[in-house]
Amino acid sequence: MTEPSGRRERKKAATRRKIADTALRLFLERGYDEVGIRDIAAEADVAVTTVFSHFASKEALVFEQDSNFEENLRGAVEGREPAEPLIPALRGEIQALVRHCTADSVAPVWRMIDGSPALREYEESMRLRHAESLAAAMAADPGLGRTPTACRAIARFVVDAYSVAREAADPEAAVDEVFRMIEAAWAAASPAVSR
Amino acid sequence: MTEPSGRRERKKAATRRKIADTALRLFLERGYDEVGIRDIAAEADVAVTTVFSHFASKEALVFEQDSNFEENLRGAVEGREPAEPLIPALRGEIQALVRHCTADSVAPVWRMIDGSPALREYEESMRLRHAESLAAAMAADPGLGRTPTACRAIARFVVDAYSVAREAADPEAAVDEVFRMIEAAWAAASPAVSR
DNA sequence: CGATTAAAAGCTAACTGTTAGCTTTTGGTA
DNA sequence: TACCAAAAGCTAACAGTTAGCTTTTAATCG
Repeated sequence: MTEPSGRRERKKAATRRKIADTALRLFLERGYDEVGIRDIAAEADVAVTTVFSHFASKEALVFEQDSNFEENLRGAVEGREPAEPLIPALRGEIQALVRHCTADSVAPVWRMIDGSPALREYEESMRLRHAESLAAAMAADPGLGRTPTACRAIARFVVDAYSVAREAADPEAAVDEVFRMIEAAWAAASPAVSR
Repeated sequence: MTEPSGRRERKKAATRRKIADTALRLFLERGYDEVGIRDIAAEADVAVTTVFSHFASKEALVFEQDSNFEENLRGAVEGREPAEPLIPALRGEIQALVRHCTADSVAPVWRMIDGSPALREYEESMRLRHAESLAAAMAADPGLGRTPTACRAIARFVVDAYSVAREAADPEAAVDEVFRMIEAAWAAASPAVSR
């Protein structure tokens, strides 16, 4: 009931990392579709059920290392200076996330994701959950003065910016371009503008 | 090699409809997750492989009757009067689609969809394909004068409007609200505004 | 220390959507 | 009539995922 001294948690984390690392290595070596869960379990020397006790699905293994999108976006809303405007804060965060996922060091992973319909679909569905979480954070800030519907819309637009930018020739320029549009949409959602 | 007299096509269509009808009935009776493909095949008196030769997946059985979202949106872009502005045309189309799916006659189906994570995920992923198709139609219209990135962003925003409206208390009002934002975003994407 | 507890990992066996490979039926055509 | 190709069927399997139960092991307590 008291504080665990940590060995258990360390071992658990080690198992988790071993599984994720093994999976990613195999995926990159042979291709996502060519590697089965049973292959991963065997190579990581764990049982299949252990894989699923750490990861909810095969796809989740790939996005394990994904810097946490959701928390960063929430943080950009909740942790900003009193007078700091919302949209530029979100733009900065999306810009950082786009830069992070276009870095050379993770390029092979993203090439793999782009090459697999299952992974693309999983990612979009994940981003949608992130958008809902972002919308909730925005709706919880009374200083913004927008309707819940407007918050949900803008939250989706922000996630769209990420997706559109990722497949654009110049991702960072695309983020700026889409955010000029989002800025205008946000202004139009102001109560003062609605009549 | 010449014109088939039609019996074959009629029989094929009949099989398809029988499968879709049986599936929908079972889903509504017992719940989506409680009905397996093997159940549907048995009840429709066809082989499992026949089900999959007509429908790509279990989820696709549910969206069979969905009025074709994709074509309607493309049509709103391609088939409008020379001087008719784009965004209001799209708003009208989305308005019609939202009205259609909130009608009482299809309410149980949408309640089922909303109750199943698998179906919600499938729908969003389907809408995303629709958005890509819409973006292509927009990008193909030289009169619009917007970048491909802006077209992709607006296409996603339009599909977002549909999704946000569907879960709003007053769906039709939500469509109008989100489209005021989209109108502003579209204006901000005009080359004249970019500097 | 030794006994105990609960988390973590393991094993087996299944279930479910989906597909491959091959055979049979059947509508349309020469 | 004979033939072709589309449609449907059958069997068996594969892959992701889960349920149920047992074994191991880190942490706690008498």
